[in-house]
Amino acid sequence: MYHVVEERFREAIRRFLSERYQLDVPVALERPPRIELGELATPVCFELARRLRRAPRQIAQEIAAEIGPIEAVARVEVAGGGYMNAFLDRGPFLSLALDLSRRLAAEPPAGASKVIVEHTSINPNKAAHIGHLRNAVLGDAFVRLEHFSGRRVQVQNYIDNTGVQVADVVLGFLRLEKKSADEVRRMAEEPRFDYYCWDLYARVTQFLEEDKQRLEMRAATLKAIEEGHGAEAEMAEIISTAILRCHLRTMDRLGIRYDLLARESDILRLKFWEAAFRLMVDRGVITRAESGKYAGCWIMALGEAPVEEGEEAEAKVIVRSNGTVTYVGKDIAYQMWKFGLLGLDFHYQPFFRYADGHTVWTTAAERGEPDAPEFGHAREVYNVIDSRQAYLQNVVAAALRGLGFEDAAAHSIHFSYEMVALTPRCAGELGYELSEEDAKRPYVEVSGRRGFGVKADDLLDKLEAAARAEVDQRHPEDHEVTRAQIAREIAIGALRYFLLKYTRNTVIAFDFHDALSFEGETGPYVQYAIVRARNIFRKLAEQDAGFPAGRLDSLVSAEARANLLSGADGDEYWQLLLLAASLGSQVGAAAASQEPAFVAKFAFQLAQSFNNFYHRHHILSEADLVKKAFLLQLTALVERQLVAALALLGIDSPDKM
RNA sequence: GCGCCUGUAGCUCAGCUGGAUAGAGCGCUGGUCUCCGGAACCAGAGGUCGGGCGUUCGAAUCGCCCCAGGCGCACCA
Repeated sequence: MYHVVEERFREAIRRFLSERYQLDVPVALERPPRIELGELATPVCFELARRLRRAPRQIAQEIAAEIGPIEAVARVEVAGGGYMNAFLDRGPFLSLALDLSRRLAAEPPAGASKVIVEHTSINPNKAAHIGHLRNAVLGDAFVRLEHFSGRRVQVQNYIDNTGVQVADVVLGFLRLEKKSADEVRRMAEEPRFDYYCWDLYARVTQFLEEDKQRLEMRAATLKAIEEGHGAEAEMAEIISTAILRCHLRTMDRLGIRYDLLARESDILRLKFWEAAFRLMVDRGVITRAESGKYAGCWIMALGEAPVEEGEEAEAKVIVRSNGTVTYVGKDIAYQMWKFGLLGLDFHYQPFFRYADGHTVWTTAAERGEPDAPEFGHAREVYNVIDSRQAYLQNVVAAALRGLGFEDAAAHSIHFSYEMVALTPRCAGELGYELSEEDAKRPYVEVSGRRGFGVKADDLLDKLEAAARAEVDQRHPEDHEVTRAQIAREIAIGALRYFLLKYTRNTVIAFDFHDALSFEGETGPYVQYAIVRARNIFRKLAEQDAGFPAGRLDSLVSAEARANLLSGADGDEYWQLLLLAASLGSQVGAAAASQEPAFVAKFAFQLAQSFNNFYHRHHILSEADLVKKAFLLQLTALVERQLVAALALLGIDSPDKM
């Protein structure tokens, strides 16, 4: 609601400046520091002062006096050295805000452009850890933001089922464990198979480091998997699919779902790479190096040609001298497919059905389901990948540009974020021995390869147990199933909020103490504010069944509303209302900058304001019926906005906790 | 060596395209509660916004130079 008025004010000033002074300057808007200064402010007169060679305050006075009425704006005043502050019509603002808050987010319009968001994409060879959770939670929140903003979104999870990481675990089963494919198949049915592989993967890493000769075993395993033959390929398929199911289960605990699982093996089988390769050769994007350190490789030139003789140009190897394709090469082909630029498509089969009926599809190399949805053909692609891969993402975009797909390159967006590390203290609690040097650092990097990190399911279990203990204490009378459900919602609220409150380019130094906290700036704090608001309405219904809680609007006349908003506590109500009504602009900013943390921040601030309001006004004992209804209106508005904000973060709002 | 990112209160972090006395959580100190649930509320202490120069009417925010950290720069992914 706030952003609507914001635009009106901006437009009115812009038009006035253009008509009166024939000037076209951008009108910056901001929030005044104190409510006595109004709700909207612009420092534009400082800019005008330079152009018109007059004092800013004088210009501001002129504009304020002559600009005339603006809808929803009660008056414009001059303040400070030349600020123009707008004061809104409070009463009408409330009715509009209430109306808007009751409207549900619309389905995307028919012609809405399609957005693909790729996230999670965990190597299917071990359990998911805390770093993977940040990726999935950020990606999922962004998907929700896009959906809320009226975009058609498709969520993809890339499955690297033919890469070295899977190869390492295959090697572990074959060489270290001496298992057959059938034995692995049986083991893969165990629920904690991903945990088993987590440890095995770390053992294999050590095994390979002990003797560099053993790296040849890995190369041979990888080759067999890529070509799809032998016990290696069979095992890779069993392992990667089983672990993928573990990952889907883990993410489902958090309410994170996918539309398509894009498997690397299918990209290979369907020869996506060959098509991309031909195109890149034809258009000169990659060339074969005949000499130098890249002799025999197909390389893509990056940056400028070398200045001095004998200096190698900056380049990225796309095809190795032994003929195998690098990861980036495959990624280029995949990215082209996402935009529908490859001229090839996968087959599709249903892979898994969630409890609510939603189906995740998987790519397939052969037979597909004829009535599968359409995948790919995106207008815009967001790849949620940590910032360490920025270089490779740039290579992919550069390849698209080189191929002449300027538009696709411009809409290939690296949704980048920093890693989750562990505080040295946390690493110690987990029983890892740190070097003296590491112990002094602010954080230490997790490493799946070394089996060093916090597993996602362990963390979720811990959070649920902690939440459960609190719930048991508060609601011993409730049924076991109810308590478990509430504890789950709180645990997820705490975890998702914790991962989303930091802006993307902040390294999260993970610590159990902070992550397990339910107080202060946390998800449960916001959930609790909602519970309080709902309790008021529940209690109201119990105490006074005749109270027309469903028709509050009819109890508070426009005049009463205006009086209450300008009366003794008017500013206080007004600030709460204003904040609640700014959900839309906050979400807009979050979506535009791909920063879900803005929504988290907003939710917390609103919850904080509401808790303060709750503390100061005892609504149910309010004797003045009109005022009571008005306070209930405010409460209902805040509750709806908080629920909406949390929903965008993927957090549920319990009725009690 | 080259590139990208970061440096704001004791700790962890916000601070949008430069704007009015720099904010929050945690921790610390003190207070609130015959209450719609204290997973709460209020108050206080605590900051040369890493340093310097510059641009500007105005700089935590923009530019340059230092200092200190992190991450990239594989015929790994």
